[in-house]
Amino acid sequence: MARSTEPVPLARLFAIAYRSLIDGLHERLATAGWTDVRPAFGFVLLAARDKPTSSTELAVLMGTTKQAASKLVETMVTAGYVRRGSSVDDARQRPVSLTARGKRLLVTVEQIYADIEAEWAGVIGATKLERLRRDLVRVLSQAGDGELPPVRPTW
Amino acid sequence: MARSTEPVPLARLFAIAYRSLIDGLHERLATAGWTDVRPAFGFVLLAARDKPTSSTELAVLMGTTKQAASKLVETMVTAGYVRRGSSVDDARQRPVSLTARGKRLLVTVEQIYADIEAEWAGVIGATKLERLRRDLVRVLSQAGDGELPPVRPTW
DNA sequence: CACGAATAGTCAACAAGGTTGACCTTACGG
DNA sequence: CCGTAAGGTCAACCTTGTTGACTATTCGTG
Repeated sequence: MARSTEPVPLARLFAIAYRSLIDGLHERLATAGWTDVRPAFGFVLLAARDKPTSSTELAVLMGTTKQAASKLVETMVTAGYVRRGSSVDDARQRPVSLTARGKRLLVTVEQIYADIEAEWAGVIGATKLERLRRDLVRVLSQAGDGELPPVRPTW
Repeated sequence: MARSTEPVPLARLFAIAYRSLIDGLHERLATAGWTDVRPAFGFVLLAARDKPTSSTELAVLMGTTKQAASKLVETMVTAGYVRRGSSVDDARQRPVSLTARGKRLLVTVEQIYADIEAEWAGVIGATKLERLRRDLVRVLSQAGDGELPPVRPTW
C-alpha cells in the first residue's frame, strides 16, 4: 500500500507509539511471568515509588474520578502489588504504598522500558531519540503550567 | 514540584501527547457545535475518506474485533456521519461511506489538527515538529512491516 | 471552641464500549 | 458441486469507568 503524500496526523502517531510501547511492555511482562498486570498499574507504581500516594492523588494524575482510582487500587491490593495503610496525622487518608512484590514489578517495568527505548535508539539513533523526548517534554509542558498534565488517554 | 532528574518514560509522554491532542480536538469541535463526536470516529472518517471502507477493515485498522467496529459504524450511521451501502460485486459486503455531514466533519477535524499542530510548531518550531513526526514514523514503521501498525491505544 | 465547609474515602447503581461465541449468507477453489 | 473461507450480524456478558449519595474526619473562622 503506497504511503499517502499527506503527513500522518500526529495524533495517530502518538496513539500508535503509545500502544506499541504498552503492548511491548505487557508482552515482555507476560513472558517474564507477570500475567496479571493491567496497563494502568504503571501509574500507581510510579506514583507510589518514592512515597506513599493516595486515591485522590492518583485520580488527579490519571484524570479519572477518585472512585475509579480507588477501584484500581483495590485491584492492585488484591493482586498483591500495593497495600493500603492508615495515616497518623490524618485519619481520613488511606496511604497507598508498594509491597515488595510491587517494587519488584516496578523494577521490571523500568528495565523493560529501558530495553524498548534502547531498541528504538537502535533504529533512529540515541541522539534523535533523546531529542524526541526533549521536544515532546517542551511542547507538553507548555500546555500545562510548566508541569506535565494528567495522563490517561481517554478513548 | 521539582522535576525528577530521571528521564520521563516515553510511554507517559505519548499518553499525554495523545490525550492532549484528542482533548484539544474535541474541545474545539464542541465549540464549533459538533457535540456528538466520539474519539474513535476519526479513524472511520479517515479510513472512508478516499474510498468506502468496511467493518472488517476498520477492525484491523483499529485493532478491535469486527463486532466492535460494526457497533461503532452503527453509532456513526445513527449520528448521520456515514452510511452503509451494498456492494455490486460482493453481496456480503456493506461498504461504509461518508455522508455529506461526515465529509464536513472530516474537513473540520483536519483543520483543527492543522491548527493544533501549528500551535505546537509555535512552541518548538516547525522544523523540530516535522523532525519529530519524521522520527516517529521511522521508529513506528520499523516494528510493523514498513507500514504503520494498528492504532488504538488499549487502555 | 463550636459549627459550617471542605477533604478523603466508600458504597451501590448504572452506562459505555468492548469481547466471546454462535450463526447466516455469499464467494471461491478444487 | 461441495467444502471452506470471508463479511457481517445477534445476543449475552465483562470490564472499567461514571454518577450520586453518604460517612468520617479535618480545617478555619467568628
